[in-house]
Amino acid sequence: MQKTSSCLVTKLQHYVPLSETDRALLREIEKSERNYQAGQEIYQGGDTNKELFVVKRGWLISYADMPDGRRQIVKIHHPGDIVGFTDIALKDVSTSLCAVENVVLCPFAKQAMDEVFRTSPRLTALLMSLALRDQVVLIDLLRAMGRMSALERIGYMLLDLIARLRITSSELTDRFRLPLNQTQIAQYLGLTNVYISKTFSRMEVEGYIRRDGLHIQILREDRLREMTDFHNRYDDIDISWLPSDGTQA
Amino acid sequence: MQKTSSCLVTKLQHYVPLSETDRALLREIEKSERNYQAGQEIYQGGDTNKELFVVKRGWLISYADMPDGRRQIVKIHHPGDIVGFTDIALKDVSTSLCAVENVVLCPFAKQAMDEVFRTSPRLTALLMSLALRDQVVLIDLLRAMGRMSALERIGYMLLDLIARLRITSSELTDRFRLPLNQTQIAQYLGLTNVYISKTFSRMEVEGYIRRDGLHIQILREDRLREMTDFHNRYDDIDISWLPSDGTQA
DNA sequence: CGACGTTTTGATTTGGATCAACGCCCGTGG
DNA sequence: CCACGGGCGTTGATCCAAATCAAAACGTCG
Repeated sequence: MQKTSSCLVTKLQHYVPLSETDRALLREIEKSERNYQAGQEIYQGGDTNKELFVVKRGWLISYADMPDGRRQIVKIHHPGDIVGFTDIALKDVSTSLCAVENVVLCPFAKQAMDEVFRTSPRLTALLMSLALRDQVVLIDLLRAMGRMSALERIGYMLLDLIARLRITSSELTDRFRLPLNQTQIAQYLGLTNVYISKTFSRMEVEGYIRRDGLHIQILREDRLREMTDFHNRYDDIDISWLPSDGTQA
Repeated sequence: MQKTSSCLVTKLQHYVPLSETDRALLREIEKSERNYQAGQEIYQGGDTNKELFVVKRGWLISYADMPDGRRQIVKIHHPGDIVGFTDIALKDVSTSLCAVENVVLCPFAKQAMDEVFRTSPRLTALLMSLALRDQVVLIDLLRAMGRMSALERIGYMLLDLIARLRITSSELTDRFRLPLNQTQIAQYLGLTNVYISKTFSRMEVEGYIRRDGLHIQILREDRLREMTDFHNRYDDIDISWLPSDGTQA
């Protein structure tokens, strides 16, 4: 039985209906829960790779550090995300994972993924599509880092986050909670915390956004989309090539 | 019959032996060849996504442009690479593809990939592993762009390129041909052509590299590895989870 | 030889980094 | 109830790595 409906299932069904068999597989994966506190490091780059996680509640970040401490955050994880899929083909994980706030994760062994691979080609293909889609998102981020100004980068990040959040909560309009501090935002966008502060202020003055504690309201979304040439990669993925499923949803 | 041995097969067999069935599937994919001239654009971001390519000969680049012309090169393709796998789940391709020199490609329809998915779980899993590995490489590049100085970025690029080239040509030591011009290198590393020129000169003066026409020799590879905290993602991928194959190679 | 693409070199500018101080909020403990 | 201390965000002064601008020096290929 499912206590609260799973965000993973919600997220996947946003793209394609799932059969009862598939939902059962996912329930199995989300069976056990574990809590982590804000700021806690869950694993470190270089650790041997044995578990994956489904995010049940809270935000997390994955990052890669340089030996001298410079840090690049490479992914921001939300509820419903699968963490660690990228590293599935690696002996050791390539990034570290840290809870931004108090979080609930469902850990499961790499082997459990084998079960999915063996029994549901359709679910396999869907997960694979999403992994590849993640890669496209990473390419967008790369373009932002390589070619955009600080203001554009922040704008890009806000658009990306809100597009992702809208998938699971359809009531979300132009305001959302951003539990990252400015140092973390800087580590994500390749800037410094000081410059994030200055640019945020400027964006407020110029009417792009409004801030209120942890909340961000995007005022000129169209203008920001245009400035950053933003493409929403979350809305439409092509599932026409998915193997059809015997059972019906 | 195979005229020259396929670099795709060579590359894949670097990781795991392939059965005759799998090799037949790949031969099918590499059946037809098409030539493109240096500088020719093969497809553009936004085009509908219908073909994939195996690179037979020559280097290519994939890039994402901003509307005002700023360009970010996101991937450098070598012989043996599959181009377009990333976009397989997208209706439209997200990047443009351009031949850096005269190239030979083997185009094949997305549908041909379906055939692979249906008939060889092992080959499917291998291709998927490599796609995920690509994502890890992209994360490394992101870290370089976000947190490294110009000299470190160039060093990182050279290490990455040589590591990749060593997979297919084992006789390769510390010298290789780099057919990219400085403008392209700049577009790859998020810098300008002028600064690439200056930094290259400096690296030569300081004894990191030697240049000779299109050839680059890496003189202080260990030092560069250390500076950039370089990890070779091409040498070891974990194939222990691959489904076993009935037939033997 | 001329022409075009590329690299180089130098002068100048600038976006963002660095450094340092200050203020705010909140939790904790006396 | 207030003092404190630590984590964050803000603000201003200064600095610097890389961008920009512009011109010259290369090829190399007709």
